[in-house]
Amino acid sequence: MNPENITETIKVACSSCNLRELCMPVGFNPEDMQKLDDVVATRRRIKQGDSLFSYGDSFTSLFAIRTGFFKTCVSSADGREQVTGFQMAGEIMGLDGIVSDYHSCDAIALEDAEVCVMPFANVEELSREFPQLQRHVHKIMSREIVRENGVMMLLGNMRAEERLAAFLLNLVQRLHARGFSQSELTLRMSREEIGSYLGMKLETVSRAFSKFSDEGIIEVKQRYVRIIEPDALKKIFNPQTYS
Amino acid sequence: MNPENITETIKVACSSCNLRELCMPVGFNPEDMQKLDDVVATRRRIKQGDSLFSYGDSFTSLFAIRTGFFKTCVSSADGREQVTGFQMAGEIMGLDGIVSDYHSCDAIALEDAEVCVMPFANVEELSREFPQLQRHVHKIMSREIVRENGVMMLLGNMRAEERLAAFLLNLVQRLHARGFSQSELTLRMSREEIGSYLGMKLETVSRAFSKFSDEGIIEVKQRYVRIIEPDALKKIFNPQTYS
DNA sequence: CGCTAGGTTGACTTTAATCAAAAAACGTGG
DNA sequence: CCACGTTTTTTGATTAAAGTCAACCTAGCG
Repeated sequence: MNPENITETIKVACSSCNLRELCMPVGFNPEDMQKLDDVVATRRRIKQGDSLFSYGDSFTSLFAIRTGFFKTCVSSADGREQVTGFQMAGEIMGLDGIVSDYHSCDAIALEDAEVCVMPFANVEELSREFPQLQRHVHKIMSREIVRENGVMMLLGNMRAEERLAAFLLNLVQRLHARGFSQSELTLRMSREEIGSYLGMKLETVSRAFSKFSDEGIIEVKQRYVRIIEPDALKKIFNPQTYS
Repeated sequence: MNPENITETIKVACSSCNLRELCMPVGFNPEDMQKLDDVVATRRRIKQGDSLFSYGDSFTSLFAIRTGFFKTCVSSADGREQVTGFQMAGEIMGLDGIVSDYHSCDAIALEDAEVCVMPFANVEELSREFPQLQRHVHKIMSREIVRENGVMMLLGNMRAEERLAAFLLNLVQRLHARGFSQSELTLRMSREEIGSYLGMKLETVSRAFSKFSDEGIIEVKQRYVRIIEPDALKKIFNPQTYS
């Protein structure tokens, strides 16, 4: 681990966090909320390019993103890398580590980030006390399973342009849920990382961007993207519904 | 639901089930084991070709396979189907339904099957009482996430023959863990279903089988497969480690 | 101001998809 | 048990999509 990743011992209160509705269950009464704060032990800052955890690290905690943007990726023995997801504020990382007590992927910050460290023992203990939290944890894991099912559909059945359209729509939708624009975004990842996630080469990603741009569907300038015709993107992603 | 799928009200005891080590936590004392039996409400038989649950069905229960073989698959709006997994005895299905209370995929029996129906409310209630069961449920979900990460690597980074080699090795390994042969297996799914899972067309699957057969790595006769050179398969799947 | 990493574009190659036909296996009913 | 139609699988020929290789451009940074 990078020595600059100092684990702060400052206590953070979920009860006063504006991301609570994204990473914590809602509808708790004030006194229970107090106890729920115990699930988060510390915060931790991660610099751009540094890893939050790596393949083989022992698993102790889940991480909720407060600020910043991450990628998770797995590597094959011969060095091929597959990005398995991009995570933003309010999303939970580290679920991969539960099954074997070791992490099976790397989580790398794509910009300076801060995460809430939630020791999994705390999560489990409080889950037994609060059915609402228990249900929430189950939903988070189930959501990840369903998300990955969608990625399998993308990788197994879609062509390059459909994948990129789906990717952009998904990103902008998640950003919009966090109060950002519905039509503009700044990509935090390179063409190569997008390509890895979508199962295509960086040149193919670039060509698809250019094609969309030529067709007036989006405006692209490096990592800035503006979606001009969201319906056209949706049609590319899902031809049948929009034909 | 098919009316022939009669839900039996016969009580099944996990404590006496020979699949217990596959789908239930180990190390319980006899009196707790008794309570653990309560997690399974009923058994249900599913005929080959029938679905255990379908996209849109409301989620109430997880299912543990006692006998038989399933595929799970998702469909896009324009009718493209992606097989997201193949499940065999001792494996758990239905986790996709937790997040939204509705199933987001179909589970279809590829041979006559019998499953244990575990109402999720029971699972959650007993999980709060038994940390060991709680941990077990978390591990099952985490394992599914990690498995899907591996499939993403397969679909995103591997070529057709690598995918098929990985698929065969995975299948035979799981069968072997259940007491079957390390080298022989009978496929329960068609070439088309294998292709859907691996993101390739049925013709490509067939050609890859033929190629392995020509090279003397496997013997194929329709759905019967014998692995003659497991190391050659492993080398195809993972060139670096074996070069 | 030049260096470097990331991004774009073009020419060509490779891989797998598509289209098509035939063979093999399977199920059903006579 | 056999003949029939159906489904599944195999194989070949051709096409389409994306990968590879290479050159060049652009932006950001020391």
